[in-house]
Amino acid sequence: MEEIRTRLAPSPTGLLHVGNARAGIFNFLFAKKSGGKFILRIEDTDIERSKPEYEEDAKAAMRWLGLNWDEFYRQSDRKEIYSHHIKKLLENGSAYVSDVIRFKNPGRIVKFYDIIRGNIETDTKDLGDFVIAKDEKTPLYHLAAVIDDFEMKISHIIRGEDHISNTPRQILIQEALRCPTPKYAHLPLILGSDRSKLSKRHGAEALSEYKKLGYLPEAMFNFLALLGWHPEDDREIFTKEELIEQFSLERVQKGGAIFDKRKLDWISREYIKKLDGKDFIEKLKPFIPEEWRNKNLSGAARLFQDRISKLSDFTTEAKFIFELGDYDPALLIWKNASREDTKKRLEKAFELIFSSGDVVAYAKKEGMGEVLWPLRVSLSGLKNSPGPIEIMEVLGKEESLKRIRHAISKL
RNA sequence: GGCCCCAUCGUCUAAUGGUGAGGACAGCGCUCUUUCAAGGCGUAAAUCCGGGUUCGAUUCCCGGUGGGGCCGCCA
Repeated sequence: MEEIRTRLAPSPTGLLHVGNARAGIFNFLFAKKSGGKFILRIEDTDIERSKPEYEEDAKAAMRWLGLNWDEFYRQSDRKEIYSHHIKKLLENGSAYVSDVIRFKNPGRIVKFYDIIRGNIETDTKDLGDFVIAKDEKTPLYHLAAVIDDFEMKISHIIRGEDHISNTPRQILIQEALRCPTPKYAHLPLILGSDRSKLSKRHGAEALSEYKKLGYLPEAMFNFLALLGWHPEDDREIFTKEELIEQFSLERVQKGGAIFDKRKLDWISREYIKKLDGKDFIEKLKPFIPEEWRNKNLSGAARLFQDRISKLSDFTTEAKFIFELGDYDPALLIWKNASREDTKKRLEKAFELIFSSGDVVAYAKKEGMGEVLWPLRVSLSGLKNSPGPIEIMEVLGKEESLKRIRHAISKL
């Protein structure tokens, strides 16, 4: 049986975006499911627009996601190969030179079978004699892609729906070159909230932005795999291995899918919650100021592990643990309580904490909100935060008393 | 405009001739509760329209409508 070989072929003219990443994931899953090979090919035939830093970004993004490629190619390294095929096309009359090199279009109806969509038929007549190379050494996209897919023995081309209309052209070239036609599967597009193809104007489209925001790669992988594909059961959380096992092109959706950040956040939270405590702290480190590391990081981490959607949230949400911000004294007052009562209660709480007494028992007697609200605010300086007892455990007695004293002085 | 693709809750989707059209996210409500979050329970919410085919259409066919993609010496 023929080996399954798939590829992701980004052009290094911009940061790798989520559409590329999702296509990469599907190619990867499909290949790995059948023990095949997944190939990364950089399509940099456009030397004007291609930049090495974008190639680096693509590789970094792929590594981050865990999309390990088995083989790597770069089109600019393969000039002789293309040149050989261009000559062949010129010799057998399939192409001709007229300033540039054009493909002699036979203008037939081209049919192909798409694994996701079924039969697709196009009349190539109106495509005309399209340009396939600038000169004998400089192939353009369609030609280079066809030659590479052939040379690299790509068995399945799994790519975005935006390539459907390119396929007939490429099949024509394959025929002229006497190359077999690979199997095709055109994926639905990833859409922005207005249902048009996801792009810069929809906000974050580069994969690196999600890394920067502190989404876990496993969560991103999981989320993207579910965009346009669905397993046989109703599960939503999968490891990479489980996805490899479950994946099939037959279960890929035909319609475009909107990239829903809220669902991403939910999946991300699920992954963060499952993290081992120590691991969570390690992952947090790149997102926090240096000074936080030696303070109450592990306690703060415990407090926020199930309260954040992405690692960068910790930086803003847990900030008060490390430095108490300024706040309005009025915030200390619970509902209809008076300033004086609030002050008295905080003083009492201070004494109890100082002497290791039971604040909760006092709160139960005096009124939970009456005691715990001002206490919590004096510790966090915030309208919303974790509970005061939890915060004190993290802050320690000394710092807690200091903050309560400060609150009292504000009243 | 030409060619092509697509169409189930707001969103991601399940169900490929027979279901009360299922799940998840988001929403809302209740619960918990000092606030927030998390958790538990519950609730609302969809087959684009019109014709066929059939005993029976979300499902098959045709036509509309709507949305999207591609129309470069970019990929």
